[in-house]
Amino acid sequence: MEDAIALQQELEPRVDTRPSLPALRLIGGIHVAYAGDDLIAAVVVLGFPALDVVAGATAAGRTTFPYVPGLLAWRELPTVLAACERLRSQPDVILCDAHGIAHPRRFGLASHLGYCLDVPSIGCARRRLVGEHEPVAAARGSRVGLTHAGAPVGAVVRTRAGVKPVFVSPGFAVSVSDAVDVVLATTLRYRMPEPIRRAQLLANEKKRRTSAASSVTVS
DNA sequence: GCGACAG
DNA sequence: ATCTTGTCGC
Repeated sequence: MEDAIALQQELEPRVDTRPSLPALRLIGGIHVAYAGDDLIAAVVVLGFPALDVVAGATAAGRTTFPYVPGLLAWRELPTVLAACERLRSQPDVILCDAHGIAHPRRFGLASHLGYCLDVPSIGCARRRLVGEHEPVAAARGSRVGLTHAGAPVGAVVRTRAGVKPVFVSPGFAVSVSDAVDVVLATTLRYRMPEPIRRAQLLANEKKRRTSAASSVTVS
């Protein structure tokens, strides 16, 4: 585990934040579902701005690392990458159900994923890991900066009026403002961005079909 | 010593 | 993340 932390610290300097994103055509989303020590990673690709699912893939894996705040990548990344390898299409940007640089060492799961795929990535988490921020106004689209150790690391964004805000941060090769723009552009009637939501649905679907198939084999 | 702590 | 029924609301 000490090694894991050391590796993240080495990767940190390689995070670059390009000023703007290329024209968005395809947006990816990932999610990981658990069934005890078994995990199912799902990745989907949606067309933009239609937000229709154009591709999807899943991969099954087994936990080989415990859940430690700040080291989520060591637990989920291998299976997520396996799912991505089964994907045909290449998204212009990928959204993660986790943090990007809003992380103790500025390299959360979203950063690891974008770095490994060499695809711009964005972290969009439901809860805070690190950082401080002012209150966010209730209207959809409101956002306040998230800072950590004196550095801007993301934004707290209201994706639905009156609903708890989400924590958005650059994963890899994206700016904070572009990250916020992408999250808001893919979020209309739910709190989480559509790519992440669809990935979650796919992961849960796969988990159910898998457990159902195994129980049929047993009986 | 007492909290905080992505999924 | 996951364990879990009903229930309030659009």
